[in-house]
Amino acid sequence: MTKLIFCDFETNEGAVDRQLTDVWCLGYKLQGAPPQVVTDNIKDVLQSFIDDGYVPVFHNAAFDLWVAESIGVQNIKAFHDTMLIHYLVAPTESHSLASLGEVLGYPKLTSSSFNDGYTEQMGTYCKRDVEITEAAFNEYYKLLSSIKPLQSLYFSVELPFIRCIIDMEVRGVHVDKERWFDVLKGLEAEQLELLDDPLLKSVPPQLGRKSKTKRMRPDEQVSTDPEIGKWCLVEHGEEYKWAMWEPFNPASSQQVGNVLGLDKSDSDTLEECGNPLASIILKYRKVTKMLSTYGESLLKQTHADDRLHGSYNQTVTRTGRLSSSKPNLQNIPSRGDIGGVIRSLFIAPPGRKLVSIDLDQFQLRIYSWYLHNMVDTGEFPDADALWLDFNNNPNADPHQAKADVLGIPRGVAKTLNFAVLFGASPAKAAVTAGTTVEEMKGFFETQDSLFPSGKVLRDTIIKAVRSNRGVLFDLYGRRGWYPEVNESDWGLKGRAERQAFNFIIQATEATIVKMIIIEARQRLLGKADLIMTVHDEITFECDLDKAESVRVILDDVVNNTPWLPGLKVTGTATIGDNWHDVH
DNA sequence: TTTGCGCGCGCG
DNA sequence: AAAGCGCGCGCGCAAA
Repeated sequence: MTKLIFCDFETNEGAVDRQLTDVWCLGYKLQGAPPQVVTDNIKDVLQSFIDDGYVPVFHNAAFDLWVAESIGVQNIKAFHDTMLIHYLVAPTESHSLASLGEVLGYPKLTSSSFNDGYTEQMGTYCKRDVEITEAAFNEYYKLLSSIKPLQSLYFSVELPFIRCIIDMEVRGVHVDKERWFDVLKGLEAEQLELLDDPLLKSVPPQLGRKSKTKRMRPDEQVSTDPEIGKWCLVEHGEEYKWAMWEPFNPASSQQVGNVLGLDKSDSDTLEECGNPLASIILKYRKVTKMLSTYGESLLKQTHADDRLHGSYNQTVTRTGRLSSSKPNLQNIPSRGDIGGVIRSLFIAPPGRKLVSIDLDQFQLRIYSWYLHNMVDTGEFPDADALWLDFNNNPNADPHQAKADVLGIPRGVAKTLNFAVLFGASPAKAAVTAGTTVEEMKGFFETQDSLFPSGKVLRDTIIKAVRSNRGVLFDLYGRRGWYPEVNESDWGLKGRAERQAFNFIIQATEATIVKMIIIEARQRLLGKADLIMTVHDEITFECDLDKAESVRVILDDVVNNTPWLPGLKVTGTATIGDNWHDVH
């Protein structure tokens, strides 16, 4: 029987940004014993338990395990994570310790922030947290163990992956601050230029925020003439409110919609409306997004080591993918000229190189695998077409292949392929691909007649999830929960069906990518540091002289490992000085 | 001034 | 007949 010790650290708040300055206390609890809290010799206390064979149980080990090892605790070979366990058994619920506490009979204590050293109250909190951790482990580990594939997913993928997360968060990614400032300057100039556009400046003033508390001063006057600075009484639902005329703000989606006479003001709508003002606004939006979200904000979040240390969240998505936050390093611009410029600011420091690999068409490969394995290829021979292409043709290009068969441009075929994975309508696909809806309807029909197995697979999955009360499993036992597939409301039902179908593909993708990252990191320990991943892309950083051997190993891990029988996984590892160059 | 939400948009 | 999967963040807006 494994001896368990339930643990929780209280630290300075900055620790979430990987700047551990103070560890206030360690709360711990042995099974059948009351919770304890220690403030002195924390490292030695925990180390003695580890040396004694105790296995620590954390809630969010990516943090607490890192704290433990940062203060010098060694030889933590095995550990558990109740947050991860709860994520696997109840993926759609909240996994915070507080919510688990509520469910398990430990109501919330009144909150306060701990950032000024140890207090009695902190100790009380900490002890309570380890009690909840134990209760959660007792409750959910049993459940996990009763579902064998899920248990195996936990032990062989999710738990080991924590090491990868700690590496990426602690290492972070180096950025070129100097050049970043130059890029910012350029963007600012562009923004000013756009604001100076005569067409934009000719837009009349718009009504600003509405207030019901506004009282008129004697020297003010109500005016319905759009004159900047004048107040106006406007209808607001059932009542009237005061509003002031303000200069047109192209950053306000509401104002843009009003000015252009559109219900929505997203880029598709603006492009379609054909108004020259709309194209100025689109340019303004683009440069503003780059400036605020990816310019100033990212620069501000760069640490003293000139690196961005984002968080990778393992218990957020419904599909088993990671999410990234503070900052989100998974939505850094990459497309177009400006995308290339931004990504080129993510660099290898002097004497180092980036080595990165992208998995080719991974979701389509998994889709083809499901077609091959779940559809009767005797009855529907087309079910093997995509799969055979991927397995026999090293340079398979499924978008071009579909384009050739349907006699359409590659871009349109690409949209069609994504429409299959996501369940898009012809109308939506038409907007994306820039065709008419009628044309796209025709393409859908041709596609369905040439590749009928697609619908067969979809129907098989939907039928299974319906009869299983909305629960489904991907290849590795990850649970998806979409009870709305049995709703009568066609909107809810339709969405749930699309989500459920996409789940088996995206979840399988996510798990295999995690396995690849675990293996690659393991093979490259001491040679290269895992620094980033963006869903189907893995990036390491290493010393200059090791780059070529790192590239060879990374390439080998991806291309020459039988990740899933019948699934051909490919990618090309690339060496470069910045994130733009390695793609 | 702070908080919460919807919109729009960046990525795979 | 109608239907885009999975995320996080900055902004505008309105209420607290």
